[in-house]
Amino acid sequence: MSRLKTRRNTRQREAIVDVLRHSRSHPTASDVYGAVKERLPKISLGTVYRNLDFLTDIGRVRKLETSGTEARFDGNLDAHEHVRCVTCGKVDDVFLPEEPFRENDVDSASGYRIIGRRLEFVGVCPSCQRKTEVEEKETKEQTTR
Amino acid sequence: MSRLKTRRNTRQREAIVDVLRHSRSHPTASDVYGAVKERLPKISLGTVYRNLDFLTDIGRVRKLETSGTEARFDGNLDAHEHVRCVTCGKVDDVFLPEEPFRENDVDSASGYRIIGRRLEFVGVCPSCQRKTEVEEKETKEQTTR
DNA sequence: ATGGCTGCAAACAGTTTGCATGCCC
DNA sequence: GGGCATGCAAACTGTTTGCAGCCAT
Repeated sequence: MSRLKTRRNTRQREAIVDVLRHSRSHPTASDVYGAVKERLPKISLGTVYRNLDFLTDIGRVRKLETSGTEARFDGNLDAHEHVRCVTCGKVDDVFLPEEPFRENDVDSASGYRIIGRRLEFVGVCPSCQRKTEVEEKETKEQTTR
Repeated sequence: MSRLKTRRNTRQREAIVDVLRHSRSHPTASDVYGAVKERLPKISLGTVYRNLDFLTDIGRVRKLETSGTEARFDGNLDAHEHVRCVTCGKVDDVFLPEEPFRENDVDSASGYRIIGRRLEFVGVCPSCQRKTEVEEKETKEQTTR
């Protein structure tokens, strides 16, 4: 008979879960690595990746495969969406008033068995908006000068 | 005075646009490379990347990206969504009956200036469903044996 | 004590980039 | 002819993996 793999609670794994749970910033794997390293200086990046994978598999964290290059992780499992700043890459939470659509709205002609969806908004965060304004002002001043 | 860069119509660029326009399969950069290479055997992968970038910038093609996977490109600009097979990576078109939500549904508390959204469904394509069924059947037979 | 997990480092895949040359406008 | 675009190859980034030793159960 096949037996489930027994999973262990290593200090590394616990530390990673802890970092994720107390973070609001949707850290990347290397952000997590940096944070955990303060507690466990010998931890390796490989271990971080392996655990983030594992935790995603068992549904303990959400992996946000955003449009950027690096994947980001979220310890908050409550239903919510994300906005990503095109300029600086920052990711924030977004709460929609209601579920925008159901998965079975997806035209069944495709024949796919739908198991989920990825939704992400793209925009410019407040701080990058300010920077752009300043730059535009400067450019204008130069042309009029 | 700043002048717009004059853009050129090189044979490479035209060939790439052409491949994208006649493809229904949402090719990856290296798919495009392979296809264009039949016409222009000396084209380099770097050129393909540079042009796909450029074409995305000017809005001539859509780039479908998910972190961790290869980006795919779509020459069809009509409003539609995509399903991606978790098993084989294939991407197909999905046509929703109506626009699922408006961008200003996004809670304005975030302060972001929203400029777009990315939506992608995730599932198992028909051919991978069949493969899974076969595997499960085999496993079952083994246990009962 | 057993075998899942770790640290380390090397390997990988996809993509980007520097440079000399080519060719479109 | 000027300068954007190309071909080539090397470099980079994020992620994965093989292996020997470690440690939670």
